[in-house]
Amino acid sequence: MPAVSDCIEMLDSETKAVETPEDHAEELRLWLRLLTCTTLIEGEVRGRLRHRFDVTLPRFDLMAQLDKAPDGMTLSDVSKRMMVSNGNVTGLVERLVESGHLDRRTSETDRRVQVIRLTKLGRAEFRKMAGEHEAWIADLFADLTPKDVRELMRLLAKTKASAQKSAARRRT
Amino acid sequence: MPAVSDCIEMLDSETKAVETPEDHAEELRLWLRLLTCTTLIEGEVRGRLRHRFDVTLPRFDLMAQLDKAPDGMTLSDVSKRMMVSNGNVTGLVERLVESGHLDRRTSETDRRVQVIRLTKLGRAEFRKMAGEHEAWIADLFADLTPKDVRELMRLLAKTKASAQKSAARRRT
DNA sequence: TGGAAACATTTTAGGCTTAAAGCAATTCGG
DNA sequence: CCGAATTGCTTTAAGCCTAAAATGTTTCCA
Repeated sequence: MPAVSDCIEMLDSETKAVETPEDHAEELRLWLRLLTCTTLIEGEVRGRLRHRFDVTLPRFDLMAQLDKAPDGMTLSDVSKRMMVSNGNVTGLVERLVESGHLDRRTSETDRRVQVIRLTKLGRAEFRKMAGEHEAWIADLFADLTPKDVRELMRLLAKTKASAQKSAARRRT
Repeated sequence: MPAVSDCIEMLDSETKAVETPEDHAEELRLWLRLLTCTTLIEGEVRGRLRHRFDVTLPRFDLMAQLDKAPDGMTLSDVSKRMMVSNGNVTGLVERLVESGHLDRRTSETDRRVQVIRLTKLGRAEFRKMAGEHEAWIADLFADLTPKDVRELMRLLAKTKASAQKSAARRRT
């Protein structure tokens, strides 16, 4: 609650609330901290993937999506899951097909649709990377207690829901 | 704690711990959720900046750093603060000088150093954007209570410290 | 004082990313 | 059935981003 001295400035001569630019510095600080954490961890993971396996993070992410879908995915699916643009996926897939990690074929039932899968090579390489990747993440979060982890999960779920609601509000 | 039946598998014949790939699925899920939240909010802010002010997020971020430093910053300072590469800043600054938002000059005392500042135009435009930006962030986090915000700040601070420690460990 | 090391920045090469426009295939409503 | 919207994907233009090498400057110290 604002101090009385501050409140006074927020009331006009007839004691009604005045249009005051509200203070949202706390939310702003929270956003910057969230961004810092993500950037820090993402950069660390990116570097380790490059040094250890000579692979980029986007390629790894795409392979991770496909590893969970043995029957393959369409490019649209991938695009939604990874929250990146369609065109981005096109190029990423192109390079991964080129390097032999992905198999791409046109759907038999809908000729607009491209279905992509991990090749044997792609799956083998991904599994190798995924094991170390999980250990890196565990190490990066090592100082958090199981309770911290649960609590963060809960609060981030709430954050995600809030942001999605806000985004939907704007789109109307 | 693992169930007894699981523990049995983790002990060898002489009752010593066996090398077992530990389960860090929870940390992995936490990392993915953290990334999702950030990507979601970042994308929303990026789109709003573009539609409302026709400015990119990296340009806005750079101007935000400079707004806090009336005496200017060196490119290295900016690079560290924004957690991006040096070369990235060079190009970003180039475009912002070109558009008249930034002023760049070589330091008098050290000819290696470039000092950049917001121009009058740059500062005016930034202030205009910053006001709306703060409101967007407040709206995106609107469903979090003040207590949620405090708790998230605390846990993210702990996360950041943990990740920095892990990164430092690796660099040794 | 004369290099060697450290530092600040730029350049380079390659890849990532987006928004928007374009193209083909499918679906839907009259 | 047929045209209009929708869908899935690719292309385009521009900008972002990184790692590593290159360039010029300063500092350190033997």
